Amino acid sequence: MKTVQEETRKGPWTEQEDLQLVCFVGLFGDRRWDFIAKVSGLKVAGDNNRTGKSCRLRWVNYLHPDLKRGKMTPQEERLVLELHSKWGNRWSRIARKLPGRTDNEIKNYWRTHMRKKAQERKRAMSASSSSSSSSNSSSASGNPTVESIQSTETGEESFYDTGGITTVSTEQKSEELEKGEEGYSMDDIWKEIALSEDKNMTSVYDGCYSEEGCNFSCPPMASPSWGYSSNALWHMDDEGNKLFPFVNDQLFSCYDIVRESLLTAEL
DNA sequence: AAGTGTTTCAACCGCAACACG
DNA sequence: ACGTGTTGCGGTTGAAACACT
Repeated sequence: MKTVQEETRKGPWTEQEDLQLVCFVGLFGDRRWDFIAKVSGLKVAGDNNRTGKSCRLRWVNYLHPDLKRGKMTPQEERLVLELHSKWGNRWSRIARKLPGRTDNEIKNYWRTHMRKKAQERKRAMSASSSSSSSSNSSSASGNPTVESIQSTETGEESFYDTGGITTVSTEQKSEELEKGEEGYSMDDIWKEIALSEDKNMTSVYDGCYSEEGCNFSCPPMASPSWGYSSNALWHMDDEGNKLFPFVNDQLFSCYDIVRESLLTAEL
């Protein structure tokens, strides 16, 4: 007997599915996702396997040829840090300033590293407070520390959300809070962390990224008019970055896949 | 080597915004 | 103006990979 989860969750994508998706995105572009899902045969009529939504996500987060894989560079880390302090959890907006990085990637990165930094900080603070135990001033001064931020029942939820602006409607409010109403924001914490990490590194953001006058050559996420050229069908590079898993020969099977799918798909 | 805890990241979900008839 | 379908976003989950004991 199938569980609900097995029925609804399709799980990881197979190479074959990826290939199919890439083929059809190449043919029809990265827009009509529901159409692509159906026509490619990834979404079988009446069944709920790979929906258009699911296809889009797979493409955007994994298959897109312009994606950078591998570790974030220090510059990217700093940029994420700065932009998050500015915009809060507006991941897609932040991602647009980091060419080749997805909102999902940045979100995951933030969550992971935020936790790590918070823990490091917590440790550092408990070490220092042991020498001046009675002067635990975080609550007395009204400035919550990472420790206190984290110490809600579920722990991480709070610090994950504390980046500042979480919704558009709260933006102004958050900006007010940043100006000191609430005191010690996550922004402040991050700034301290950043300062302690690398005092000499200049801001990547400064003079390069700005909402209006961005002179950084952020390439628009390539609309896949099948212009992959040398980027097409990427693979593992020397540094171990995961690249597109198909060898060029497999491109030729693309035609067959498309033809077969078009013949069998319920349109 | 085995067991356990932690981290990482792909994938899913729900909702809101948007496009279009 | 309204209904319907699609797309995009942020939050959450689950499983694999990794680290530690």
